[in-house]
Amino acid sequence: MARKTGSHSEITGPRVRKAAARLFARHGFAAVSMRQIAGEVGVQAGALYLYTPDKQTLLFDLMQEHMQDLLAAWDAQDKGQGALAQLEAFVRFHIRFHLERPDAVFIAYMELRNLSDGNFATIEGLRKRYEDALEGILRRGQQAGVFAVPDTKLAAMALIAMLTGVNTWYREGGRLSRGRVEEIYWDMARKAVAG
Amino acid sequence: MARKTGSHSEITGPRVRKAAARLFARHGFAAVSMRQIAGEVGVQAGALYLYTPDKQTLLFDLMQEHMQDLLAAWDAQDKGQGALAQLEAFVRFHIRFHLERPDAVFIAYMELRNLSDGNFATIEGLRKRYEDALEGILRRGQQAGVFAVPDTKLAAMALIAMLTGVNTWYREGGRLSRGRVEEIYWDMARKAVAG
DNA sequence: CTTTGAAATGAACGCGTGTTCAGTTAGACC
DNA sequence: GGTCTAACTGAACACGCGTTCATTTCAAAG
Repeated sequence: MARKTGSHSEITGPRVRKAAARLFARHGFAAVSMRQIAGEVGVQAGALYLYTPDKQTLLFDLMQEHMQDLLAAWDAQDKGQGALAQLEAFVRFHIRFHLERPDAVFIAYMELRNLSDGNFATIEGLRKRYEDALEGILRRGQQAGVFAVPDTKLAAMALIAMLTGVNTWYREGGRLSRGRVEEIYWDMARKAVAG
Repeated sequence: MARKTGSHSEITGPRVRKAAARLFARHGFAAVSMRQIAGEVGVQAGALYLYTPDKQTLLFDLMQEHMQDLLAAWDAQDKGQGALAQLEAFVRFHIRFHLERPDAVFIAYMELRNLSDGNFATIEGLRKRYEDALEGILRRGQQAGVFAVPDTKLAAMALIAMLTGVNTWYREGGRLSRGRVEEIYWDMARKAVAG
């Protein structure tokens, strides 16, 4: 069996990444075998090596793609004017973006220790750029007298941890809609840094 | 070699748990082998089975011990009177307790997916009791008009995520002392739920 | 000094791992 | 319709895994 209609590699490649993401998120990188991923895709394990040089790179590519998507989406986001409006934009954006891709988020936060040193540094660099975006908002708001935070770096870390925490408990079709969750978290975030 | 002086099992047992905790936190449960743990202790792999029936139970025992320590320590904590004082007690207690045992915290948060169904339910039950403790404080404060949170359950989850996040960036001997970190987070937590 | 038994060894078990590669298949092109 | 080659198979490789167990060691008890 090979090449049924159109190029297969353009179909199988994404399917491999999707299956790997699902399984890594569910069971953890180390607990998932290449044979399991191949099984999910409907292919033999050897075929995976047409789409990734090795298992470690497969993980790294998933994480890098996620972080780059995150930064690109934030760059493209309407942010409004003034520190308060920008903080609101960040809070709502963060929750929305992260709730839309729970698997990728889970992997990006949990599997850092399974990266080689060089790959780890790359991912951490991307993460830092995102944290810096929030810290910039807080710092400018602080200087403008809109916020009152003793330490903008800590405040940024605290807010991101709080917002990302939504992913640990939110379930589709649960008690609260995404919009309502956004409202409630924005209320808390705004007050937490308020002057 | 056996029984050099005094009972060895009273020494080796804790050493096994400590080594397992260190390695599980560092590399993840699935990525650590029984032979690695044994190597850390200075013993052959087979000897580990004098102290645990299997690898899964070793993980579960570490997590259960951690959660029970957490609940017992909170029960024993001086909490003061009034919702505001109790929230402050919770915030400071949570940060202090979690910063003192980063390995156990990491394991308890990251390795839930490696537990069997029954063991998972047990740990989740303990975790819920802790979350309920905070939610109770928030609910009573809300009723007393001290706090203004739209949803006490969400507020509890948000605060816990924010506080636990300290463990991801705090490093001993860094820019800020533990006491200063407590101050800053208490400031944000207080304002986040303020009326 | 002998006996006892807890503590630990070390070899073995069957099995799954990531990865490689010669060989097979079948759609697309001339 | 014959050729080409991307896509995939399936077997093999060396190795590490969790776990078991007969055997050995040696401090303590009698």
